[in-house]
Amino acid sequence: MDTPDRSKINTPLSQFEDSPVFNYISNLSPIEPVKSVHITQTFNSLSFSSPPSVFTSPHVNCHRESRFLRRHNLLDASKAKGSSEDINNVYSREKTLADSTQLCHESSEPQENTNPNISVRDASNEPRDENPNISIEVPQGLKYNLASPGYEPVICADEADSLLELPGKPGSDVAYVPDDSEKDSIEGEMHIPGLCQNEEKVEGPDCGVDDLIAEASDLLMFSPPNMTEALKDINKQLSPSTKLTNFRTLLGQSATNEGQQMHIVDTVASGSEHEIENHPCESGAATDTVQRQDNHTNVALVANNPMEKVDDKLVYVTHRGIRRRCLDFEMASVQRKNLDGKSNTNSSTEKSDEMDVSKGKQLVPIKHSGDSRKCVLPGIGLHLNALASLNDCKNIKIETLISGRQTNLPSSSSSLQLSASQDHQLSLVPISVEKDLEPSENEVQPGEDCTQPLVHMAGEDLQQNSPKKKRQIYRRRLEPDGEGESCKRCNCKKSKCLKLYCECFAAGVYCIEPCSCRDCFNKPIHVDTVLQTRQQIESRNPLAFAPKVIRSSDSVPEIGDDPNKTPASARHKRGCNCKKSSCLKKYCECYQGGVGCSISCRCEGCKNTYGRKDGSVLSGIEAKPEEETEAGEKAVMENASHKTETQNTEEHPDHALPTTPLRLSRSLIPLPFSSKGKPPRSFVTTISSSGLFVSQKLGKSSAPRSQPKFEMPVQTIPDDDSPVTCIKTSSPNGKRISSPNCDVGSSPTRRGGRKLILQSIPSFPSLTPHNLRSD
DNA sequence: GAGTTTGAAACT
DNA sequence: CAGTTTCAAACTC
Repeated sequence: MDTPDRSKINTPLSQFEDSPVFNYISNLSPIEPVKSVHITQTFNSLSFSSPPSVFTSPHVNCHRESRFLRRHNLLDASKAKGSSEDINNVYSREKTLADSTQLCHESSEPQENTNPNISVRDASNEPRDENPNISIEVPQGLKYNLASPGYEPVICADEADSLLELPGKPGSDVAYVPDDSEKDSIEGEMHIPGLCQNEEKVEGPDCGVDDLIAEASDLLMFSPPNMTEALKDINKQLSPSTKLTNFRTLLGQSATNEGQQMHIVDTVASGSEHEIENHPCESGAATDTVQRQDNHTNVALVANNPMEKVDDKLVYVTHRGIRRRCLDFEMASVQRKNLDGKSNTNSSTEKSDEMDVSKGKQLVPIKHSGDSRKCVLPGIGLHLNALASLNDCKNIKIETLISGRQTNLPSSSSSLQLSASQDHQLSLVPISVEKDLEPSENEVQPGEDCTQPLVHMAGEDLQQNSPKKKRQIYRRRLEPDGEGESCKRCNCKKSKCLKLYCECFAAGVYCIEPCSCRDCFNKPIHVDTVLQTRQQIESRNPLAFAPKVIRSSDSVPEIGDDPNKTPASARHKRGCNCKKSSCLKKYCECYQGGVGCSISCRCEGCKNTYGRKDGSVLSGIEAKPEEETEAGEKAVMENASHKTETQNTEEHPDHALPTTPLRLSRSLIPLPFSSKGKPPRSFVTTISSSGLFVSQKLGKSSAPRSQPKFEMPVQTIPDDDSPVTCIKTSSPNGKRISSPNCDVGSSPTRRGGRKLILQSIPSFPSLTPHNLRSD
């Protein structure tokens, strides 16, 4: 590519020509321009054409696709502009890097997060620069993640990690088809992209080292001055290889002190995430790196949640699980669509993931490994599906990890539905998918649960045999943590696990070994069947896989509902139809979901402790004092929300439903369904939304109360401008559905978590909407 | 662990 | 859309 004549380039560059950085750039090899191009290509390659995931909710997909498209366009545009703009690109990139770095910093410091920076930058820069876009998207990623329980936000973060890997590995991009969450995550890592790009560019041994260093220095500009200086010194040195070596050394030295940024640099320097990914938990150094990465991601994505920040491990684990889910789903989809081999490419990555996961477990002693596993597997998230479940899973891990440290994890959570999720998010599914993709790797047996491996990894407990025992165990295990439900196994005998009767299927996750189902078709090997069935069901009822419990809060912001609706307010999307249980048992989906009954319920003799249909909200609390621990809390929350809602309802009986997001426009992506508390698992994946979820319930007292795995839109986060924080998708009905991910934050139980999220989210809000519109 | 109850999902 | 059947989870013993 021809390097445009600088003289021809007027503008702002002149201002910067004086800067050392600029000088350095000027001296860079001609390759520079190519870089820009490369970058573009890279993104394209990464392009995230999102294949339909097995358990993807249509809504989600739409969202995803649109986003991707947008991104592609941008990239293309940049390409089109060609070399002539290369210089500008360089400049832009420099700036972008700086910005991203800054962003990172900000992320690390939630309080500081401010959209303004990003916005400003964007404004100044023409769209042509890819980075800007990326930057812009970061917010989305955050939103997305946040929105999805688990689904998944967290997922995104992890995914981001994996994305990092891609650059260095040819073809990997194909394999890794990021789903929404992934994209988000990627976006979240935008600051890194530049580096990654470089990496790719650098493919050649030394070539690009200068650039690398240069960029690194730029990044470091935000770091301690000494670092920057050091880097510059290195530049003055001789051979590229030498530079690189020195650079690494330098980085290594500073690594100790440099948290997030360092991780970025590290990645760049090493030139292969592989290293990092492969040794996540093994060596201290490696682990550190990984964690840093994750942290970074987290920061970027989640920045809101102090807790996460606080606990690196926690974050790491969470992300991992989520990430897996999303990726797997995606992969599965990809596989289906593109039998072409991506598998090869990914194999390494996948392995890495697997390793990470397993290792991740190692990082912290996880009692609930089994749960984790499930969560991980089911993932998704649903999840952003099943986010609740995802969230649950996440929570579990988190809890475990944190145990001791912070009691307060924002247990409030997300469901991913997980889980997120998604809910779908969820983890189980992913793993299964992976297997499919890469039989060689973990595959246990074709037909078998892909999850098995996970099971082993995760835990031992899960290996129970008798269905009932399993179930009991499961319950025991999960419930205490809260929502272990997400990890439940099914026991289907006649439905072949292809109907909503099947919890796994409903949650958007594959059945796993622990399931005691018969003639199960809900396995990776039957992807096609699963997809078809799913589609069929969705065609009948688009919301079939949407979270059953919806938090009105999410929708509120978007629609502009009254702020009155508290995040806590959640309702079953369809309402229950209980006749004999008085809505006091898990037979009642409302109760099971930890939400009060609403007008939409047709129950008889409702005594739902979370809120009665008639509006006598928490009267129920009194009813069951003993359970009240959490229930009470919830109830209280509910009450509050109910009050608001009730008022509304009373005033506008007809709109009582409105409390339910469904009634409102459902913009949120339906995550995994969490209907039964358990579900949210994988759908997150689908949703990929699962974003970061905070676990929904940490500890709950009585089992039944396990609540809320339901998806509550993270969106609840009222404050920010990002009303749409959560991924919103429009349902066919145009109604809004909250994603499990979102839910996570909102769960009454975890108010704390929610708050945190709120604080941080604000930083990126504006961007998201912006992006969406652009789409 | 077997059997019953329950209500959602599916079917007509 | 309503009624019935099927199904599997929740629950009880």
